[in-house]
Order: sequence, then structure tokens, then C-alpha cells
Amino acid sequence: LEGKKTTSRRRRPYRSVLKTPLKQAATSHSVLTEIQPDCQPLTTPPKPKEILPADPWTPTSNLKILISAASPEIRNREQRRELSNSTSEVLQAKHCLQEHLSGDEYEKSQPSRKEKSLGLLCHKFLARYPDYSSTAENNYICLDEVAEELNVERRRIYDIVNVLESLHMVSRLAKNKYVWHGRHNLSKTLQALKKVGEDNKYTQQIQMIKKREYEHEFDFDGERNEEMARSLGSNEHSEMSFVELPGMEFRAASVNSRKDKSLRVMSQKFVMLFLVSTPQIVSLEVAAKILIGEDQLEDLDKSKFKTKIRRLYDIANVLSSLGLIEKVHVAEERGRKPAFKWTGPEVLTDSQESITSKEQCSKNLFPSRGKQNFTRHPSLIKLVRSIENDRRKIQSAPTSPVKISASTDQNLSAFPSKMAQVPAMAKHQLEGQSNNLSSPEVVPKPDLPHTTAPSQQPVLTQPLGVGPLSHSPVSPVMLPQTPSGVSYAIYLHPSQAHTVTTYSPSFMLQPLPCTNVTEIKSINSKVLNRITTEEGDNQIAKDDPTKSSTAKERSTIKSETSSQQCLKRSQALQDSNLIKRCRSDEESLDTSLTFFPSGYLIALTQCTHGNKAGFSNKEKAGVCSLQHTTYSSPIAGVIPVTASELNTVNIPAFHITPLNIMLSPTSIAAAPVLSNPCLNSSNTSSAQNPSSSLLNFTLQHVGLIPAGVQVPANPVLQHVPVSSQPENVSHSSENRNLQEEKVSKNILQLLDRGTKSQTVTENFFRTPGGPNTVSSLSANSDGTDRISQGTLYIPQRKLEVSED
DNA sequence: GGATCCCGCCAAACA
DNA sequence: TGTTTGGCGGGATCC
Repeated sequence: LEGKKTTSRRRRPYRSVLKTPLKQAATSHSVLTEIQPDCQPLTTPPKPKEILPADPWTPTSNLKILISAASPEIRNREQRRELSNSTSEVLQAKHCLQEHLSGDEYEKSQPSRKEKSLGLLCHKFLARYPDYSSTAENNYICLDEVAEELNVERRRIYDIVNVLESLHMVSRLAKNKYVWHGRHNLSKTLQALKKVGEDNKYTQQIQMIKKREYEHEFDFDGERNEEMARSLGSNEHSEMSFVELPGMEFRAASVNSRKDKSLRVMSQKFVMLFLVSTPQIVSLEVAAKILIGEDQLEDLDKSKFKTKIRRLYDIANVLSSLGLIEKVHVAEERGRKPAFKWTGPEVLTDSQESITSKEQCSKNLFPSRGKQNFTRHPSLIKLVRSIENDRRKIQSAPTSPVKISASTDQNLSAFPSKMAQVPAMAKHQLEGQSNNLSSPEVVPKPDLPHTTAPSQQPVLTQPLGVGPLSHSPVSPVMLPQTPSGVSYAIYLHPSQAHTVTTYSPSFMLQPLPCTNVTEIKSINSKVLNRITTEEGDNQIAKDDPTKSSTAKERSTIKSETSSQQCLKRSQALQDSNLIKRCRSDEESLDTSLTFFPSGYLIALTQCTHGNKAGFSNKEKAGVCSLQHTTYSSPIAGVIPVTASELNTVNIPAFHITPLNIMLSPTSIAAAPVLSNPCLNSSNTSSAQNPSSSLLNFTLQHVGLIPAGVQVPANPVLQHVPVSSQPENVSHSSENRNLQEEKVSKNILQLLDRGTKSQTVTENFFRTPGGPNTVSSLSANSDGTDRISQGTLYIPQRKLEVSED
């Protein structure tokens, strides 16, 4: 490969004609479709190259082309997709033709570079398929056909498909064959990507690069490059893992073979950068540096950088066509830099949702405690709005059926032989966690209910999370669910397994959230790299102050602020929930960090039913209801606050130190609030509860509960009967009341803690340190209090964003 | 002149 | 051995 890189590339056009018969010279008909994206791409048939030079651009000749576009074969294909019929195609194409001919014919007969852009091609590609596929439609993509119909060489289709594959919008079915999934999986994918991005500390990497740039310390041949790359935790061990979703594992080993440099992996990383960035703007330069940094240190040279940029443009074009990003420019000291802004759906991890809920509760429940009459910052207005929206969801949202696949249990039971090594307890955990996985992220587009995607059907017959089972000698390692709501199965190649048998300080540390830490079981000690808590914590604390709390999670709690305690308690409940489930062999659980230098991250996102040997029906119901309630409760994580808002207040406490508070199994099984750590609290707080009437008034006032609903002031976790058939839950008024009651209880729990000290409120806004750390509450000169400006996110660098 | 990215060579992976 | 897949970078075009 290296030899190939250094070999000078000589163009051999004669050869390319033979090898790429689909390649067309610049033709007039391609102009037609490319200038007019509205035209059905299928109206443009491939034009035999040999006739092109002698074929002048005339209305007649083009009409011939247009008519040929309506050939029975193509027409039938179109009819199958119910997109159009031949008549409309011809008419449409005629219209296009007329428009085209009104201009300078000759010039337009030469398609410009723009008209052949990957973005435009991608638009045409996407136009062929619906956003959300259904079984009734033809969801298979034949690359040859598509390339032919879009009149491009297949190479270009690969570029598009690879990026789409990275988002699980398509998956490879067989040679030359892909399956179209559309946006069914997009939300989950983005959530998983965000989680992985967070684990990879992309935020910190971005900050570091920006800081270096700012200090003019970053150049292409300085020693500092290596230094920085090292500091980024870069080494071959941290090379890419492709984030997969269950049922969408790669079907060809080839896909795994080119690994980190593949466009799909780059695409995922690129997306991750957006998802973890604040604001969600990523410059190509930063992205390229981070992606290079993850390869090899010596790659940090100009040519690699250039190549990376090229690829990022390719990816960006496709992502733009998908509407996920948008090109902008970032003004910097050294002129403006090309960048892209995330315009896709907001993606919240569970922990963020929790914090958001907490933030709202604290704000709304203590609006006049001591400090009164907050001036509502726009972001707060949004928060209130989000509460209202959420309340509407409670009242009107249809049942969001948990994605339940009948094959899930089979899937689990069909794990590869190595999976059999997983102790039953861990298996239960996984199942339980997978129940929790559907916790929704807020998406602007109405996502279809997460029923089993029809497009996935051919895939779902495969064992869940098995990956390249039969042919790939990978070592599966199951990880429990992460706070983001997405669990992974990480598959390690045996070839890489040796790299993790010993601890290497150069590994990029991937601290697992505390909820997982207590659950991690050694599945394959040969594969799993275990590192002592102390080592990991030290490293984490050094590397990432914002995650230092993660370290604390695994150490004895010493001095804490009340808010920390509050947060920790809430997290603790979730932990204890999990702990409870596996209490029987709890002592066998090792508290450790696990580091995976490479492999495949396979998210497990499906609720599993049955096959829960250790679960009572009640527990099952409770577990499943978690998911359901998560959809329904404004407290449980559906509050549609945008990530930017979250970031605006710079909430740091995504990792919460747990207390080892044990709850009764009943409360665990039955309390849906457990799905949200922020609401989970031990009832050990000695704080007094506010009066019920005051509370009700407050809740009603802020719109958390309807006017007629009364909330008892008893904060004690109570058994809440929940349906054991969440998929059949109807949103009757009873259910709404039930949900609202749950919400109220959640709030009460928070209140229970919150009344302890105003510090709770304040600390929700406190960053762990650094220049952006500003106390959140300050008194105005007029005697009122408001959220100070300083609370807002203050970028370290001025970013002037202008639409391009 | 830098930004953008098309184009197709050619090697790895696969059938 | 032929085909599929896709990494890669030259260099054309755009701005």
C-alpha cells in the first residue's frame, strides 16, 4: 500500500474506457439532469459514448434521449417505486429541456464541474428512495443499475453509499447490492455516534487543536505536531471502530478490511465531531487534524492533510445532501476557514437528557427561592417551551411502541460461542439495558415509530450483534448499556487482541460510565484489557477535567457539594438498579475500566422480552416500562431542549458519583423514573418537602402538570403499577394521569433533594473549571436575580459563522 | 491563489 | 483470474 502511495499515477484514459464502461464523457443529457435536480434522474439514460462527438445538441436528439428514458424497463422500475410514470417523466424532462434550451446551448452542453458534483449526484441518488422505507417498496440498491441510471461511474456511487452506510441508511446485502433503510436508523445511529464521540474525547481534542492553533503552535513540520498527536491519545491502537447498529452488521469482511481509512469510518468520525461540538460547527481543518491524529503520527504531514481534506469534502457533500450539515465559514485570525455546521437532528444522550430535566426542575421549582424574578434568557424561554411541548406529548403522543423484535431473544441466544462465556447475569443486564435503549433523542423530523424497520427485516433474521459471525474471527465483548442509551458490543480482531492484553499508557482511555463500571464482567480476560481504577482515574482526571467525576464515581466519595451529592444520589439509584439485578453475583463483578483499542462497536438497542430467567414478570414490566415511560415523561428525558441549549449552560455533570444506595427490588422494578438518573434518588434525604399545594401550584404554573392534577407531596418512591404490555399501552386519560403522576413523583424526589440547598440549583450551571466557569446566579442592580450572562457558553474563540 | 472536489488509477478483497 | 470495492492523489475548476 505504501508502495502504491509513492508510485506516480499516470493517467491511462484508454484503459479507463475499457475498465469503466459507464464512464461518460461530458454529455448534454447529463447537463439536463444535473442542472435540473427536479428532473427524475431515471429520465436520463446512458448515452453511448461513441455517438457523442458526432451527436450535436439539438432538441430532436434530446427528445430521443428523453423518450428512451421512458423505456419499459425504467418505467417499470419507476412504477414500482410509485414515483412517477413515463408520461410525467417525459413531460418533466421536456420542461427541463425547454428551460435548458433557453440559455446558451453550447455552454450548457458542457457540464460544469459543479453539475457533476458529488452532492448533486447524491441528491439524485436520494431522490430515488424514500426517507423512510417500507416493505412495500423496492429497497434494494443495485450499484450497477444506479450508476447506469444516474449516468456516473460506479466509483462515485461507492462514495455515496459508503457515507450512507456510515449512518446506517443503507447496508450492504451482497455484492453489488445494498439495502435501503432510509432514516429509520438515523436517530439511533447518531446517538451511538455521539456516545462514541464522547468516549473518544473528541470535545477535548477539538479544544486542544483549537487552542494550539490559537497559539500558533501548530504547523505541519514542527515537533509539536507529534506532541499534539500524542496528546490526542493517538496511536494505532485507537484506530477506528465502526459503530454499528444491531441487525446492520457488515456483511462483507471487505468492509472491515480497510478499516480506519475507509470513507465510512471517516464519515462516522466526522459526524461525531459535530455531535460533541459546541457550537456544532466543525472546520475541515480541525476535523482533518483529528482524523489524522488518530492514524499515525507520521501522517501529520501536508499530503496526508490534503488527502484527508479531500475525503472530508466528499463526505461533507453527501452529508449536506442529507441535510445533516451545511457549509459555513468560520472567521479566524488567519482568514476564514471552511467549516460545516450541523443541521441535522439534535442528539441527546441519556445523561444530557437527565441534566436537562434536572435543570428544568431546579429552575422551575425554585424560581422565587431567595432570588426572585429571573430574567428569562431566551434559552430559558426555550426550556419552558420545551416543557410545554413535552406536556403536549404526554397528552397527545401516540403510544411509542418499543421496538421489539421477536428475534431479539433469539438473537441474544444465538450469540456466537464466545458469547456463551458471558455469565447469565451479564446477559440479563444486557437484556435489561437493551430495554432502555429506545430512550428517545429529540429529532426535528417526526421519526416514524420505532417499530421494526421493514427494511431491516432481511437483516434482522440474523443474530443480534453477532456481526460477521461465520467468517470473521472476532472476539465479542459485550458492554452494558451506556448512559446514552446505546449499548455496544465490541468486536475485536484476534490480530488486535494481543494489543490489549497489557496496559499501554498510550491507549486512548475510554472511561466507561459508572453505571457500566459496576456491571462490567470479564467476558474474555484475554481480550479485555483491565486497568486498575486508580490508573484509569488518574489518567482521566488529567486528560479530561470534565470527566473527572467519572473517576470519582469509582472512588470513595469524600468532600462533595450538595449538588454533587444530589447528582450522585440520582445516579446511584440507577446504579443500584443495575446492581440489584445482579446482586446475586455482585461480588464477582470487577470494577474496572475496559479499553478497546480497536474493534467494532455494535450498539444493542432493542428491547428484549422473555428469556429473562432472573426476572419476575413484574420486573419485566418495570423494565419495559422504563422505555415506555421514557418516551412519555417530560422528566424522563424527552424534554426537547437542544444540545446547544444544554451547552449554553455548560452543564458539566454528566457523570455522577454514585452512592451505594440499595433499593428494594419492587421500587426498582416498578419505578419508571429509574430510567433517568437525575430523578433517581434515594429516599434518604432528610430534607423537608414543600407543601403539596405549593408544589402543585408550581408544577401547574410551569406547565409540568395539567391544572386539574394534584401531586402528593410524599416523595417516597412508590410502587407504580405499570402495564406489562407496553406495546399495547394506549394513551388513555388514565395513562396520562399515571404518567403525570410519575412525573410528579419524579419532581418530588428532586425537590426532596433540592430543598436541601440552593446550591443544587447553582451547581447545575457550574462548569468544573476553566475560563468558561461562571457562577450562574447573580443579582441585578434592580434587586432581581437572573441568570447571568456569564452563565452562557463562552467560546474560547470567537466564531463568526456566516452562511456560505 | 486558495478552495473545492472530479476523476480515474490501481491495489486489496472477493467470487 | 476476473470482478468488486474503495484508497488515494493529480490536477482541473471554482471562487
